[in-house]
Amino acid sequence: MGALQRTHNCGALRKEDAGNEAVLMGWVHHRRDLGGLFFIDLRDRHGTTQVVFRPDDDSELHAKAGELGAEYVIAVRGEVSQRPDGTINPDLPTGEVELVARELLVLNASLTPPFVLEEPVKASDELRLEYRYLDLRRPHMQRLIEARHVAAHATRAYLTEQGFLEIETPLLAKKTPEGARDFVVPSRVHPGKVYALPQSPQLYKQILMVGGCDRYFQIARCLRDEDLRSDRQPEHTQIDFEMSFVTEDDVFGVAEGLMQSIWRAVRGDELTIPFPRLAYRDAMQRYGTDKPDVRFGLEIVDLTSALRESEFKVFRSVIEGGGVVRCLNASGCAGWSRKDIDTKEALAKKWGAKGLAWAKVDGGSLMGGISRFMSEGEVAAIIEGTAATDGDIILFVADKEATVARVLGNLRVALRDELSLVSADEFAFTWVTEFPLFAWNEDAGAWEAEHHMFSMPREQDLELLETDPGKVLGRLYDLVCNGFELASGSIRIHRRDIQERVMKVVGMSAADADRRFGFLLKALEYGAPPHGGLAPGLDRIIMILTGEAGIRDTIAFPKTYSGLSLMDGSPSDVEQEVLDELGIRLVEKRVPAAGENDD
RNA sequence: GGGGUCGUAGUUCAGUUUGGUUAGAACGCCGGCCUGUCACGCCGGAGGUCGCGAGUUCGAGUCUCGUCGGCCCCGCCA
Repeated sequence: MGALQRTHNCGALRKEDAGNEAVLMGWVHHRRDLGGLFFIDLRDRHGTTQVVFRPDDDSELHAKAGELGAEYVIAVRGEVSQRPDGTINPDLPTGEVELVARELLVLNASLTPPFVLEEPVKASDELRLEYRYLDLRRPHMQRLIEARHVAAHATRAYLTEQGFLEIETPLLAKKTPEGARDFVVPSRVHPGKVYALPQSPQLYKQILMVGGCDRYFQIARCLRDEDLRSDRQPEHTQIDFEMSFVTEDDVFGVAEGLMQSIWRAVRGDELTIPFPRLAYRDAMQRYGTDKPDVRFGLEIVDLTSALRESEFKVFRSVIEGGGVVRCLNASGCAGWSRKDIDTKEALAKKWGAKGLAWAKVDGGSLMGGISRFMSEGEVAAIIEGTAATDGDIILFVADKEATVARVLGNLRVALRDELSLVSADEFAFTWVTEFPLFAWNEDAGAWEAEHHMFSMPREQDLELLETDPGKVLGRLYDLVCNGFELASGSIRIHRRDIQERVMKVVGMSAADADRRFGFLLKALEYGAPPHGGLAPGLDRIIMILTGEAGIRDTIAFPKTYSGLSLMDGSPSDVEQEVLDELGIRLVEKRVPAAGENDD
């Protein structure tokens, strides 16, 4: 960098600095060559400052500036000068001043960038990921990176203040074949054996509690070898914390304070705490999902008992078959055309409904659609139940309860977007509690843990473990915000006998349990304290905080949908010597011949 | 594992429906002019294996099959 030493960053200079000398270093963002005057917008992660080269001051320097290309890294020594009247740029924090160049040093040239670093960026995701180092220079990306840092810092500060210890748990962990697929790491020293990269620090943090490390946290990478989505990456980061001698209220209190700290640090917003709580069964009934967006109403209304005797055969037969009839009141949408309604019905069918019944509200009664099948008493019940008024349209779905919930839940969110019912600056947190501990897996013909098998059943449900597992509610909770699951946690099982009973429900033999989780079961026998915790997803928190559509850009180096890293080309081929050392032999995947069943 | 969609200049796209002369635009890049611009402006120019491979056809960016890659959805994600 020659004899030059940076005095300010590119977002720092103000008119108070006028008259002083300054040295700036950064990237050539834009050039404007007016023939005589030559302007450069010099950019670093703090901002942009205009540098001006004047031929009258130094013609040699002016000529040298003309050689600069986009994204050259340069150092400029010059005089901070207030801009002449009428040339102030009000859109730039540094817009009242410019740096009049006296000395220019090219620290490194740059090839012409493959895409223009502009906002909003026009380049494809593919190109941006291949040249991630260029993409990261964009102010938008810098804001996301900074937001992530600020959130992480606020997390450490808050949890430390609350008496938590930051403890790292292993990345090379025991493979416990449950849940998602593991990323597997072969052991060289122990041929044929593998480590697994952790899907979460779950077991280690429980054992930390047994180890007396009350109040642990970790900003932990979690790895899952499953297919990707716009909000799913093979590695994601959780703010994982666990506490001993606590109940749900203690965990909630810490989490609420944590969210408050993060929102305050990143956005300057003050979240209202405590967050409201909603039982799982109520969430499913009223919102059709266990991660409801409660920023708006449009709640699902159950009409099953009111329509039990309905003349409308579809409803009556569904109810007789044990199903339910529920509806949404699309307020003010009675103006929908037949085509509008058909569009909604097509959506409903896509989500599994057999149809979408409707009726418009007019003159205090129901009109059109299925209204002619409704008795006076039923009309009154529908209007009262939905609090409908003239100009509304009621949308009904009749089916098995799970189907109705899914369809109306999805429809509710679709209407939110179509009718612009929410604003981006609004954050509605909700605790969803009292989840069932087990779900019946139709295909496997077995009970499965709804969340994971280390969550404590409610005490009053313990006796149902062997008799009616489907009725057992767990001390499980999710933190939901704006329709996203932001965190998931539970009060854990701290007694071996209960843990073994739960494992038995999900079909795990004593021998299996011992082979996979013996170390945990053993630990539980040595004075494991009652404990519980939560794991908020950092990527999703940043996504919501910044209004991003997915988590990908909240991560500095993300993977594509197919799990590739386009910048460095991983995953990549492996040398034969490496395989030999690990005792691994690759086999060609067998390609089935034409007409042959691939099985 | 299944489905949808896209792939054309350095980039973002149009052109593909209905195969047919020399594949266009904008931005970027290069050259020229320009002393107050900040998406500078004006003039000119270069730049293409139409992802890749087969096939159909007198003829393929356009049709067919395969393949690779991006995005999105279902399954999956305790």
